[in-house]
Amino acid sequence: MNRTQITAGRDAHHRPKGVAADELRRHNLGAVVESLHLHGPISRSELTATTGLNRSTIADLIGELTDLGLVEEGPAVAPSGPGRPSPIVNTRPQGAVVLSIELSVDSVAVATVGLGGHVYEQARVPRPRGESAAETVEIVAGLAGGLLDALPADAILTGVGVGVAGVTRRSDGFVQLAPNLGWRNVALGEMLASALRLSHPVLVANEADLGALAEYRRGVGVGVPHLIYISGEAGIGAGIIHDGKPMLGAAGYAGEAGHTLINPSGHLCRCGATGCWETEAGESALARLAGIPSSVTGLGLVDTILARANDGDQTTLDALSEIGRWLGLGIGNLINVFNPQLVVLGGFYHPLFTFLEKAVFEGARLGSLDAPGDVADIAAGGLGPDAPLIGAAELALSEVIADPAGHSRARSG
Amino acid sequence: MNRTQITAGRDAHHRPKGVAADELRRHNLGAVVESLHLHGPISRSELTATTGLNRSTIADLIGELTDLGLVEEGPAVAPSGPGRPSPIVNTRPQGAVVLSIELSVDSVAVATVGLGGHVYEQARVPRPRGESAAETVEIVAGLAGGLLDALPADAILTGVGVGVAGVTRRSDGFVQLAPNLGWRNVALGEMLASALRLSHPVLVANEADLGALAEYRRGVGVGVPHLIYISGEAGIGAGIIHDGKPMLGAAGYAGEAGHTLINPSGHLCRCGATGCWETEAGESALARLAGIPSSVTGLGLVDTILARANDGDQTTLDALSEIGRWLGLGIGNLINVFNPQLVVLGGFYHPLFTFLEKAVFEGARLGSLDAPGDVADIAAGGLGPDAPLIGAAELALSEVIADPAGHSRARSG
DNA sequence: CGGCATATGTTTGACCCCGCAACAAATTGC
DNA sequence: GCAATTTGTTGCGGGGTCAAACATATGCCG
Repeated sequence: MNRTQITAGRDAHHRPKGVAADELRRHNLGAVVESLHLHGPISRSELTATTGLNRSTIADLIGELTDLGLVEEGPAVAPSGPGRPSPIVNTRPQGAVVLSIELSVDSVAVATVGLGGHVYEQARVPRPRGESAAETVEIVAGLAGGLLDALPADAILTGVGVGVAGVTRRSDGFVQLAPNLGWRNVALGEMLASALRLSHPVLVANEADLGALAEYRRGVGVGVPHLIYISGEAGIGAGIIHDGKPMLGAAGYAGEAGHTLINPSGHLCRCGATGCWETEAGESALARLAGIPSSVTGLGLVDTILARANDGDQTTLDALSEIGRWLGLGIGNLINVFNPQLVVLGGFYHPLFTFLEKAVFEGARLGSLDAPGDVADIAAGGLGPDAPLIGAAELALSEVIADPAGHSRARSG
Repeated sequence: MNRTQITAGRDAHHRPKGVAADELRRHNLGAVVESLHLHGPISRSELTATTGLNRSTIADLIGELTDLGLVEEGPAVAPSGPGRPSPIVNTRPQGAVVLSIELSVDSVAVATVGLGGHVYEQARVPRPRGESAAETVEIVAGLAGGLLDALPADAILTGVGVGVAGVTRRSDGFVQLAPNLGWRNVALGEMLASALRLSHPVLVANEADLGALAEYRRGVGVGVPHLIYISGEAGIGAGIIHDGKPMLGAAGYAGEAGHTLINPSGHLCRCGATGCWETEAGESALARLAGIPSSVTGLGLVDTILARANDGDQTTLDALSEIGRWLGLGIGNLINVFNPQLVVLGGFYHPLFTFLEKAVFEGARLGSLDAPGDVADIAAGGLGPDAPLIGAAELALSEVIADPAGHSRARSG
């Protein structure tokens, strides 16, 4: 708690901003790009219907976007009835390509992704726990170089997005604390920018937040504007999409659910408290209950558990049921306070979902009120372990969507 | 949990909307009104600076708003240096007056509030626990009639806002469940509309959500875009302001924090679960720990506790310390997941704040991570018991701010 | 006290963006 | 092959904001 800082952070003199005409254009260009990026190709006439804009306006917008190289028109497709066919509009992936990077506890991954979500190439390599930031950055830069060289000649790189398993400051990509990576106060954005030798700004965000974004835009959460993504790795993190937008909180820490108190008579957490959610439902709880030494972590742990569970080992199944129950109880709490439509399980909960499912649902039912509970579903992620990687790409592509023309101008300048 | 409904609620075909020119004008009119409503009078030249709009545009906007009767210009005030003085612009309260109503567990209140937050008059009467919705509505309608008659002749009523201690559906003002009022499935919006004989739509919202809105706009949270309001009455509810906007969740249930699990080895809750936050930190916990019979509730309980605490009664002080600790632990959880700048205590925590303060801070410190904890402060509400009442007025006035011209057109039509 | 510098309200014209209407084009169905 | 239908295209008009020139009100200074 800080009893003085709040006064400084308070911007009592903030007053609402006005909006000029160019903002209008920017918004409408963005609306067209966003529509194509998220929901795929669509005819011009359908575009007029969904945006509510006039035929002539749509024609003008598409003309500008075509000049910018962001969209292209395919052959006209005949509708079911009579009438002049309307050409299909789609994104032009190479018109805006981003480099996305994921720095997880046990692996690092890199991908090149074009507008519309087209993944050109991706690569993932294991990462030893304890590797320093400088080492990790070097490995990532090497991978990234290969992927960038493999891009088509006409591809235009527009940004870099990074997901990292830690607490980050979005403004400059500074990682304040990544306990599971063993990092603290790392200027990750700067380090990556210089290692990659790219002039583009590097957008750094929390892994769980990006997982949420990815599942919302490309995974099981498409069309579900209120969802929570649970990222289970060494700890537990949550990413929240509220009303279609990432919910970050005052300083970007929103969703740090791993250390919420859920069982005061539970186990000691390495954060110093007792009975945090992740001591009852996290990786360490699973190892403890399954009788597996704590030296076995990450993928090794998951593989062991999966093998034993598939063999029908009762101790393992009981352990899964127990952490599933605690996972569900904590999810119930999140359902009460966030009222989501969907809770998506990622990280190591994803491969284990079939074994956790029943207990998770029971726990969530117990732990949530009827009203919000009736609205909420729980599901395994649709993107598997790549969710944060896809999310990092979406983060970087969001810049293009927010200002298609401005972004292209900046690039050519 | 609902495994099928989610598919129906999913609007996979939602595509972004375009924006036409009239939307621009509406936004800019609203920006001017909002600025004046929230931050008070300001000169025209300062308005050009804060909105970023051109001098001539501001002149035009103010001209239209003056014609609408929503703002008025005062005498020009000389700046510090040379130059032509700029006239001060302010809201014209009687140009848009709303009726606000609060239906709490132990009292009901009514107020008439004009644009800019000017409270013309307000009244509050006790409400016996168990009173039916029809009875409460009748009493409220009587109070409201008196206040409306007392308004100045040129006052123009533009809306009605209602805060109720229960789960409500905003679209039509339907109260699904208000356990502490003893109501279930009450068409409160319709009942009030017909009892008041007003043609205006009646906006119904949750009490805690309105408390949050009020403290953000007029209380201790002015200028703090990330805050949580804790409403302690018979139960515990939370209202969340995120990035300056109310956070409601998928169905308006967000902030139902009273029944989050915090102590599995705690007490049985009337919701059926064990160890909910409100069984450890709510009114019933206070009575139980202080050794006061559960028949003493609401204001009676608070008065008794306050009297004994002021006398230095150790049992009472220990009870306050204990529920303060649990309150703080729960607040710590909310700090972790929402990352607010400020947590505002309302309801019965407000009068008891000085006795709870120390334990609440300790609990919150223990229950939250360093990073989000460092950003967050905890404070007693600045509006006392009237917060939800003020919030209901702000809710209704928000309609005028969102579309100043449209609202006036509708009224004269 | 009067002129000058300064800041701001006012007026006019231009530009940008979108909608509308008329026309042209492309397809279906008879 | 012609009518009906739907949609792209073009030109015009209106709403909204901005920029510039002008008018006005004040402080400052000799």
